[in-house]
Amino acid sequence: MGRHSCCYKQKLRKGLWSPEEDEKLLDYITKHGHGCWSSVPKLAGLQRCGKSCRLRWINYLRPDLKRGAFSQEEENMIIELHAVLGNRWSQIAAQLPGRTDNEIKNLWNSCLKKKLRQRSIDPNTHKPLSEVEKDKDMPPSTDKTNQKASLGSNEVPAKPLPSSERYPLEVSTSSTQELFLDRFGATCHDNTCRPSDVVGPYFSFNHFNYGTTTIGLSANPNASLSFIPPSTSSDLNNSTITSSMLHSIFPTHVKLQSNDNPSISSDAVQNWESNNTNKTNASMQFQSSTNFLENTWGVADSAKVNINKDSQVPLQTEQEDLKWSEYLNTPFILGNTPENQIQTSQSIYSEVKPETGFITDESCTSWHHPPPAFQLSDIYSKNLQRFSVTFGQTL
DNA sequence: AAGTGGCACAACCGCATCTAT
DNA sequence: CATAGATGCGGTTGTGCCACT
Repeated sequence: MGRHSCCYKQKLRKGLWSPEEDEKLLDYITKHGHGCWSSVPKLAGLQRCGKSCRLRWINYLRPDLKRGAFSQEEENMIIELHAVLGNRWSQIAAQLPGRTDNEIKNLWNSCLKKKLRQRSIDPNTHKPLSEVEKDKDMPPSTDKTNQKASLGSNEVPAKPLPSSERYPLEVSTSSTQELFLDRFGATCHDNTCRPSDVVGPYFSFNHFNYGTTTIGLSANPNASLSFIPPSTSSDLNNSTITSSMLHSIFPTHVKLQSNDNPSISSDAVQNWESNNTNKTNASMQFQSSTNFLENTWGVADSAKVNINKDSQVPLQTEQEDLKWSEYLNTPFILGNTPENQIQTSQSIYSEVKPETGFITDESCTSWHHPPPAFQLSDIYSKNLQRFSVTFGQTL
């Protein structure tokens, strides 16, 4: 049951690794690399299965492991990433250099869940517990989003929840723009709002300044969303939006349509990118190819951008498949120059460490390499074309 | 001193996905 | 295309340590 076929062939050791075994494995991999894991134990002279060797290497022997206690910044990052990614430990670990998925999973189960509960936050939904309790009391709804939100505390969502099911956020009062909008287009009042389903928490956490200009978002009741371009055209110099960026912005099936060029093609995207770098009113539209409410975030594993070559023609699947990890690893970092410095807000998790800055906090040096996912938001400070996003029903 | 519970950490198990044939 | 083996991932369990009674 579950044991590798090789484990049946001979009596293999289980349980804790001895220092001698560690030494053998480390020595072998250092000299030869792991190659095929199933052959490693034999070649290294170990009475273990390949699977066990792999795990031991990844979780313990790898030289790039950080070890030691998690810093407060790391904990906060895990919490934030969990809100986005759910129990995708390997993807969370990918954002924390030197940390393993197992380590993060253990930390979450033993420590972070408890901390969130102490702060009256449901660790599964990242909503206030009172709200979760209220949802539980509600009669079953036909709305799938509500069903997901009312998961029991022991049920771990396999996929990240739509951001609208998470938590209210505090936003900075320094902006004059109304930036954080839920999918019904409600604007933020009293400095509190819900993140947008459409844009996800990365947007929700941030509004951004570009030079002297604040860039905003707007939304309408049809769940379309627009970037508000900056007022100064000089800000648009060197601004481009690439299809990769779009993938990152909209981790769901979207079709891409240029308002300027309805017959936009994959090539046209490139043309658009190059031709519109100085146009303030360049407009592109994205439309969900699946039911937005059902698939927001949930389809991220196989997210594709479908380039609509012709508005009358069914979608063509774009060749570029991006996984979440790829979104998060996309090197969009533009540096923390004053021009693109982001004003950040504090989430409710700031209770954990209120002084912890988000993304651009210079004190968070441990995030700088490789860059944290949150800096994806930098994209928007550099890509100032006006475009709108429309999420429709299944096409 | 012995028993117990909580905790952190390590490792295993079962399943899904990928890849080679 | 089907299949088997390899790999990766997430859930769960086992183990040792420590504090407390």
